[in-house]
Amino acid sequence: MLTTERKALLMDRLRRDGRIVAKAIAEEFMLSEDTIRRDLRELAAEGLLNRVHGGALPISPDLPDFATRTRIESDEKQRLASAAVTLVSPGQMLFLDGGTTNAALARILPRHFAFTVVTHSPTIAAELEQHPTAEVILLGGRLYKHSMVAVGAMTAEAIGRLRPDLFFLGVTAAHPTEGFSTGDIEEAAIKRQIVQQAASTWILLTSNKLDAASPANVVASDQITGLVVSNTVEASRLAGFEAKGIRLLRA
Amino acid sequence: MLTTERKALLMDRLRRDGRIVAKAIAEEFMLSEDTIRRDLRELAAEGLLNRVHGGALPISPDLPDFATRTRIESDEKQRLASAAVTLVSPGQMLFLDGGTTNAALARILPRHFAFTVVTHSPTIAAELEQHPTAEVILLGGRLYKHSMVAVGAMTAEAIGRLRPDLFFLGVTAAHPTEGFSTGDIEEAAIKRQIVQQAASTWILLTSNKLDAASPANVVASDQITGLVVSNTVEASRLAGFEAKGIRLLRA
DNA sequence: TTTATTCGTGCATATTCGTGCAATTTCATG
DNA sequence: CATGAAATTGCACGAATATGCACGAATAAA
Repeated sequence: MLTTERKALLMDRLRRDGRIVAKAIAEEFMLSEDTIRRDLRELAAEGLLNRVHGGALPISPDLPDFATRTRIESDEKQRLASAAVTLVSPGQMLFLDGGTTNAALARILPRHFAFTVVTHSPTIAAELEQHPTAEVILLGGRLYKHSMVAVGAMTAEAIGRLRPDLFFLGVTAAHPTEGFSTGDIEEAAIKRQIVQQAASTWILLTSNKLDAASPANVVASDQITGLVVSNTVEASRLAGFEAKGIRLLRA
Repeated sequence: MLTTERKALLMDRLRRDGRIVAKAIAEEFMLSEDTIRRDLRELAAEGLLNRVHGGALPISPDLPDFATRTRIESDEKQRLASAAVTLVSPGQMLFLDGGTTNAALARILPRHFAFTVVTHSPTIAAELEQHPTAEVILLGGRLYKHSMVAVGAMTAEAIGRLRPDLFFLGVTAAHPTEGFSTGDIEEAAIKRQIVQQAASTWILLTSNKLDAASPANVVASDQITGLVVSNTVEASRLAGFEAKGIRLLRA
């Protein structure tokens, strides 16, 4: 049995049984416990499972979950969100992408005039439960759990019927020449479609995402209307975006 | 049983039952009380629960009066949910209506086999973020804020394409002759449509909803497959439903 | 107060872990 | 093909962890 193959089997087992007991698996595979332990250690180092005494458990139970991620780095996100709300006008249809930065934006959307918010993120929708003046349209689809947004054919179809005035796009990486990218191909496809439908697209970009690239490209730089960026970022790092005609809103 | 796994189970128990009795759990897990005590001590040190003489309680800064009241209220919901999960089989497509009782059900859905959950409630969807084996389909639409479910034409269209095996319907009132009802007409229309599409429909009915009527009728009694009801309710109050051919699952 | 649980600590035992090491296989490079 | 490097695997052994038991202290109940 190949090492990689064995690791894949371990991950299958973990998904199937919800846990792995090192000793039992070693017997079943007719290998020393050391080998299994080593595999588990390495898989844990890759963040694929949760190593515990006696075996391993799935990552989900105590992975820094969405709620935790919301708390960290909230300072910069708050500032970006505060600046971004100035882009919203009465009566507009906004489209809010998923992600913690957009969740911060959802929490501080204006309450003194009416507008429509479209989102494919149930988390964002839940944030807007208490909002007095926002009409919320939730887009359905298969939920991509990692980032908690609806994706797939159902979502795409619903997007095709909408023409949002303003789209707040969420990405995990931004690069002047490589464009904007995210972690999942399917998610990227949905984002790309929304960009095409929307009259304008803005990105709230925390500084750690600058000059990076993620696996799945969303759109090229020239598709984006503007970026909301912290004013602690040196202007030189943004010159590449300005050259592409992207507007900058410093926060 | 792995140590970490056991601790997770204890936390689950605490969430479900609102309390842990060390001796009882030790017997159930067939372990010495020492081990359970040690676990509880460590969980308490992590700030995850409140260690008390004889067991543990959730961390709730609430006033004791209010706390016990909500615990008792949610106690019934937990029991109904625990009974209802037995209705779920591998590979099924469930439809979960909105509401706090169904949210309780979502939290304890089986984690050892796969199934599909359809919901038009972003709150329910958010509850299922951490679920390892559930494929979640979110239905879109305009959000009716009071109960946080998607309603309207978009939702209706999406429902029309689905044939769920099992629908857990939420209502605010149940009456043997008047049928089942809820507060909002538009919401009732959506519920009615799901009942028509689903192969079977069950209602988790807390005792305070019995023999009452709300403004908007959802369906007549004979449209419902079964009710999940607390076993503290006298059988006489349920005779009317049984006469209509409704199955009863006592919890 | 008395009595019965429950708790915490110390200790013994068994299991599991990590590291270093050697034997073997596989890979890369010339 | 040859040869050295890298990876894989099992074993040994000391360290860390988990568990149950005993016993005196603390707590709740009567």
